[in-house]
Amino acid sequence: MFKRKAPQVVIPRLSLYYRAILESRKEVISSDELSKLTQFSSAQVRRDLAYFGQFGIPGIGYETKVLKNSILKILGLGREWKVVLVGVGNLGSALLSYKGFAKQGFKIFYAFDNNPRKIGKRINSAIVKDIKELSKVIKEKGIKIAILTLPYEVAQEVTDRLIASGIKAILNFAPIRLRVPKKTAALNIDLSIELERLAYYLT
Amino acid sequence: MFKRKAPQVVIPRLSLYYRAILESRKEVISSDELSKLTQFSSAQVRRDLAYFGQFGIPGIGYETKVLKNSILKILGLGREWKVVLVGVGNLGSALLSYKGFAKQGFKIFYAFDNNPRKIGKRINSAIVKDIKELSKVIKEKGIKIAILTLPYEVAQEVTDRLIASGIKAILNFAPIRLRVPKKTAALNIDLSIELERLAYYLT
DNA sequence: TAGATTGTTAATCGATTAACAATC
DNA sequence: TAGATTGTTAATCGATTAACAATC
Repeated sequence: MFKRKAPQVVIPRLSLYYRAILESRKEVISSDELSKLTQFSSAQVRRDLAYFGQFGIPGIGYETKVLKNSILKILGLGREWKVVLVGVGNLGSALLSYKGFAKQGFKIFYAFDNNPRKIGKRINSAIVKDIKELSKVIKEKGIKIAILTLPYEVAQEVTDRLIASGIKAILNFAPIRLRVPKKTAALNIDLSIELERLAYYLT
Repeated sequence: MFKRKAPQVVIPRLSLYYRAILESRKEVISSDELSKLTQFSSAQVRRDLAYFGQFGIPGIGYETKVLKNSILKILGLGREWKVVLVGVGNLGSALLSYKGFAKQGFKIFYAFDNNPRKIGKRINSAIVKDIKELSKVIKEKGIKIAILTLPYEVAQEVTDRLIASGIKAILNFAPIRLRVPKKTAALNIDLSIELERLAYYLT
C-alpha cells in the first residue's frame, strides 16, 4: 500500500477540493471533473488524495459522500475550534465581524486589547478582554488557536506569551516573521508583501 | 554571466531581505547576517540576489545602499501605485483604514460599493464611489491594481469587469480562485483556507 | 466484454543546498 | 599575505506529471 507523508502544499488544495465537491452537488465525481473545477491537474488530484488513503473506485470515480467525510476528518474540521484574537484594531475588528469563520467551525470566543475603551465590548461571538488576562483565559479555556492582528512592535512579545500559555497555532497578520518553536504552527499573512508581489508582476 | 528567470517564490523573499536590511542599519551586510535575520539560508540569500545581478563584493558583503536600491527597483517600489478597492464591507473598510499600504507607496484612490449609504464617504485616502462607475474610473485614471473584498457570489463577475477595464493585478480576499487571463496577476488571500491549514496542524 | 477511471510507479521538472574557485 | 565572502556550479531534495496496470 502507498505511504508517504503529504507535503504541506497539499493541505490547502484539500480545502479547495472540498469546496469544489460541495459546489458540484454530485453523488460521484472523477478526478477529471475535480481538475476542471479547481484548475489543478487530474493527476495531482488523485495523487493528493492518495496521500491519505484510497477513497475512489477505479472506473467510476469518487463518491462525494465518502470524499467529503474523509477530507473533513483529514483537515480536522466538522468540529468547533475555540479561537482567540489579539489586537482589536481595524483589521482585528473586521475579522471579529466576519461570519465566515464560524461557518467553518472556528469560533472566536475572546479578543484581547489594551485599550480600556474597547475592553468589555462584545463583537459577534467575542468578548474583548484586557490583554493582561491573556494567559489566564487561554489556559483556563484550553484554547489552541490564536489570530494576531497587532502592530509589528509587539507581535513577537505577545507571541511568546501565547506560546507559553499553550497556543499551538497562530494566524499572524503583523508584518513580521514570527519566531516560534518547531511544534507551533505559524502562518503569516503579510499584506505588504503581497502588494509588493503584485507590483513586481506589473514591472 | 549567470542568467535565468527567478522563480516566483523568490519575490516575497526579496521583500523580507529588504526589511531585514532596513532593520540592521548597517552599511555593509553579508549573506550570513541576512540569513540570521530572515531565517533563510545564506546560500539561498546569495542565490536569490544573483538572479537579478551582482550586487555584492567578494570578501566583503553587500553595501546596503546598493542592495536597497536594487531591490526597490526589482520590486517596482519607490514610486506611487494607484489602487482601487472593491467591496466596502468589514474587511474592505479595515483595509482602507490601514496606513501601512500608503507607506509602501500603494495609495487607494477609489473604493467601490453598491450600498448608497456608503457611496460618497471618504475613508483615509479613498473616496467611495458607486460600483456602476467602476469601469469609467479605472480607465480614466489608468489604474492597474485592485483589491477585492467582496462576497464570494459576485467576485468572479466583478473580476471580469476589472480586467476588461484595464486592471492587471488583483489582490483577492474572496474565498474563490479567480479565473483570470495569463497576463493578469491574481493573488488569493483565503482566510478560511488558512484556518483550515492550522486545524490540520493541530490534528 | 468495452469503456472509464483509480492508484501508483517512474520520469520530469523545479527549487534548495553544499561546496568552492574567484575575488576583495 | 591570510581571512572573509561572493557568485556559480553540481548535487540533492522535493513536488508534479505522464503513463499505465489494476479494477470496476
